[in-house]
Amino acid sequence: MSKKVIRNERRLQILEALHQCMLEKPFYQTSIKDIAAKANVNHGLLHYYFENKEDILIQYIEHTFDQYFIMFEKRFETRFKEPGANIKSFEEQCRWMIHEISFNKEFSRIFTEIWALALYNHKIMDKMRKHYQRWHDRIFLLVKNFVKDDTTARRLSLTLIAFSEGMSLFSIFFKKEDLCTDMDFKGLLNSLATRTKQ
Amino acid sequence: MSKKVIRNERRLQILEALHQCMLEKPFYQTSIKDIAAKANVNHGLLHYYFENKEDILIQYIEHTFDQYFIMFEKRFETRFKEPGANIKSFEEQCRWMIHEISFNKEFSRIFTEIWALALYNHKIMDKMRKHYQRWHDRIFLLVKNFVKDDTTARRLSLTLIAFSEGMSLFSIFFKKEDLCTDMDFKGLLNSLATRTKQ
Amino acid sequence: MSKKVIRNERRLQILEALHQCMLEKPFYQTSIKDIAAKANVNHGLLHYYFENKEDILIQYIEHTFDQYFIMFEKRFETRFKEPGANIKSFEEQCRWMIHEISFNKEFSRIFTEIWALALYNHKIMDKMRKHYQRWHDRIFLLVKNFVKDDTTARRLSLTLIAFSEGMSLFSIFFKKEDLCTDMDFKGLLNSLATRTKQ
Amino acid sequence: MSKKVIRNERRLQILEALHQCMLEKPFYQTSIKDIAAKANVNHGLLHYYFENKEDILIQYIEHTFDQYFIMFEKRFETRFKEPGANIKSFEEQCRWMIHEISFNKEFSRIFTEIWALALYNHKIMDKMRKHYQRWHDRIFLLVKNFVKDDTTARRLSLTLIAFSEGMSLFSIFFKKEDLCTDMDFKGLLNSLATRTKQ
DNA sequence: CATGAATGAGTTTTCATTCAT
DNA sequence: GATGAATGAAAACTCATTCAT
Repeated sequence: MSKKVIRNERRLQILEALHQCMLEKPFYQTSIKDIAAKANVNHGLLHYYFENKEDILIQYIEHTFDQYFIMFEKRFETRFKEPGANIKSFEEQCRWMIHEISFNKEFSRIFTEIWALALYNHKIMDKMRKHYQRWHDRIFLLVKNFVKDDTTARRLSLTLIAFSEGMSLFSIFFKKEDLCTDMDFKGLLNSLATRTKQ
Repeated sequence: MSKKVIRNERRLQILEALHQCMLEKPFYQTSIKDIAAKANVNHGLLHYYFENKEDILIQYIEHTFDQYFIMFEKRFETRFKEPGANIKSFEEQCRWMIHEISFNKEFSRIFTEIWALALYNHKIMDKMRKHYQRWHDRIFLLVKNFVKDDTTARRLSLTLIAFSEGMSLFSIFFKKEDLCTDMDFKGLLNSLATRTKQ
Repeated sequence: MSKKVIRNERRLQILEALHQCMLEKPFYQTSIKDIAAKANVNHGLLHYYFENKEDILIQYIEHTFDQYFIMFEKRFETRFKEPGANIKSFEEQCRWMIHEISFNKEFSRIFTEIWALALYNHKIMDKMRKHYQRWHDRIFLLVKNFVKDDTTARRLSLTLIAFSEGMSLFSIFFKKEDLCTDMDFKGLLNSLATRTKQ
Repeated sequence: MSKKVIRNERRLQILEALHQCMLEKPFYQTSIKDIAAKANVNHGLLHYYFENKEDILIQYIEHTFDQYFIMFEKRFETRFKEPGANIKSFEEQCRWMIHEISFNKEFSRIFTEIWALALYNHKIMDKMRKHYQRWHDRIFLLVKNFVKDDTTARRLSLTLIAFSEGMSLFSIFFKKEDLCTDMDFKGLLNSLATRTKQ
C-alpha cells in the first residue's frame, strides 16, 4: 500500500472511531484519548492526521453526508432508470428517505448533536449549510417535476427536508409507531403550497 | 422583602441569566461563574439555590415550557371563546404556533441545544419527554375535532409537533422566507393520514 | 429553666451531634451544617455557641475525657472502699479499662481520628496532652502501691496507658478475639520494668 | 533514560514528596498542588501517574510497609545466621522494632494519620489490614519458637504489634524517656498469656 | 436568640495540545 | 511515523464564616 493509501485508511479509522464515540458520549465529553483508544492509535497521532479535535468532527460531517448522498443517488439510479422522476418514483424516494435516513437511530443521535454544535461554531455551521444546500438542490430537482413555480418548488423542497429532520428528531423522543410514517407526499406538497402560493 | 420572595426572585434571576448565557455560548461552555456574572450574584449562591449546573438547566426547561404552555392557552381562550375548536380556530392556532414558537430565534437556538443535551442525560430526556407529551395531549384535543379515529389523531398531532420542530431547527440554518410559512393545515393532516389510515 | 441552663443544654446537644457525625464521617468532612442538622438547630447558631468548628471539637474532647474520668472514679469508689489499692483492685480496674474504654467501638474510632487531628493542631494537641497527663497521674497512684521507685512507677503507668491505646487502635483493624484480652497486669508491670530498672 | 525508568523515577519522586508533605500538614489539607510543588513536577502530572489523590496515598502505604519489611528481614538475616530464633535473637529483634520503627518520629506521625484515614476509607483500611497481617505472620513465626499453642502464639504476636503501635502513638504525645523503652519481652509474652491460657 | 442569604477562597480533576525521543 | 511525558488553563463544587433581618 502506498503511503497515501495508508494515510487515508488511518483517517477513516479515526473518523469511524469518532462515530463510535459519539454513540456513547456527547462530543464535548469525548476526549482525543477516547477517540484514539477506539481507533487503536496513539493519541498524539490524531494531531498528526488532523489539525485538532474540531477538525476531526468537520471531516466526519463531510464524510458522512457524502456517504448518504451516494446512497441516495445509487438507490435512485438503480430503481428509476428514466431521467425524469414521476409521481411514483418521487413518493418512493421520499419514503425511503424518511425510513432509511430520518429513522436511522445512529444518524438521528449524532446529527442532533451536530446541529447543536453548529450553533456556536461557524465552521460546523458552514459545513452543515453547505451539505443541506446540496441536499436541497437535489430534492428540488425532484419536486420541480410537479411544481411549475421555481420559488415555490425551492420552498417546498426545503420544507420537506425540514419535515424529515423533524421526524428524525422526534424518533429520539418517541417510538416510530407514534408518528405517521407513510404519507401522501404529493398531497403534502399541495397543502404546504396552498397558502404560500397565494 | 420576605425571605421567600427573595428566594423566588433569585431563582428566576438565575434562570433568566442561564437563558442569556445560552444565547452566547453552548451550555457545556457556560460556566457557573458565567451564569452568576449575568445574574449579578455570587457564584456560590448558584449552588445554594440549585443542586448543580444540571439542575439549573432542568428547572429552566420546566419554567420555559410552562411559559409557552400558558401563552398557548391564553391566546386560544381570548380568541376562541367557544369551547370546541372549529377548522378556523385550529388553523389559526397552528399558524400562531409556527410563527411565534417555532420561528422564535431564541427558542430555536436554545432548544436545539437542549435536544442534544437530552441524548446522554436521562433527567433532561425525561423532562423533555414529559413536556412534549403534555404538548402532544393538547394538540391532540384540537385534532380530535376533525379526526374520528383516536390512534390516527394521536399520530397526526405528534407528527404536527415534529414538523413544527423541524421548522424550528431549519430556521437556524436558513431564512424563514426559504421555508413554507403559511400552509393548509387541514390538508396537511389529510395527506399525512392518507396512507397511515390504510 | 434559666438562660444559663438552656445555654448548656444547647451546648451538650451540639457536642452530642458532633459525636454522632464523627461516627459517620471524618471530622474534616463533617460540615458545620451536618452538625447543625444532627443537632436540629440552625447552622448559624453554632457560631453563636462556639467560636468556630475547631472549638466544638476542643470542647467535645474536654467533655468526653471528663465523662470517662468520672466513670473511672465512680467504678473504683463503688468497688474498692478502702483508700489504698491492692493487687486485686488494681488488676480489676485495669481489666475494666481495657474492656470498657479501649474496646469501646465509638471511643476507639473517634479518638483514633482525634490523635491525627492533634498532630498538626496545637490546641488539640495541648488538650490531649493535658487529659492524658491527668489520666497518667491517676494510674500512677495505683501503680505506686506496688512500685517503690517513683520514676519507674511513672514510666510504667504511662506505658500501661500507651498499651491500652494500642489495643484500642488494633480493635479497629482486628477482632477483639484476635488480641489477648485478659492478662496478668502485675506480671506485665514487672516485665516492662525489668530492664528499665537496671 | 528510557521511558520506563522515567516512569518509575517520577513515581518514587511523587511518593517521597507526599511523605515530606505529610510531615508538614495533614493529608486532607495537602493539596495535589502541594505534592507537585514538593516533587518539582507539574500538578497535572500527578493525575497522569496516579488515578487520584487517594491512589497516591495507597501506593505510598504499600511502598512504605515494603521498605520496613525489607529492613526487618535484612537486619534479622545479618545478625542471626541460624534459621531458628532463640530467646536472644527474639528479644533483640523486638527491641530493634520498638526503637527503630515505633519510635521513628516520621513513621509515627504519618501512620497516626493513616490510621485515621483508614477509618472511613475502605481501600486504605484494606491496605492497612493486609500489611498488618503480613507483619503479624512474620512476628508469629518468631513467637512460635517459645509458645507451643498456635492460637495463643497468634494472639500474643498481634498484641505485641498493638503494643508497639501504642508506643509509637505515645511517642507523639510524650518523650521517649517517659516510656519504658527496654523491657523483658519474654516475660511480657508470659504475662500477656497468663490468663488467656486459662 | 434564630434564620438563611451571601461571600469567596480553595480543591480536585480533566484535557487539548506540544514536543523530545 | 509513533510514543507518551509534560504543561497549564479552566471547570464544578464545597464550606466556614459573616451578617442583615
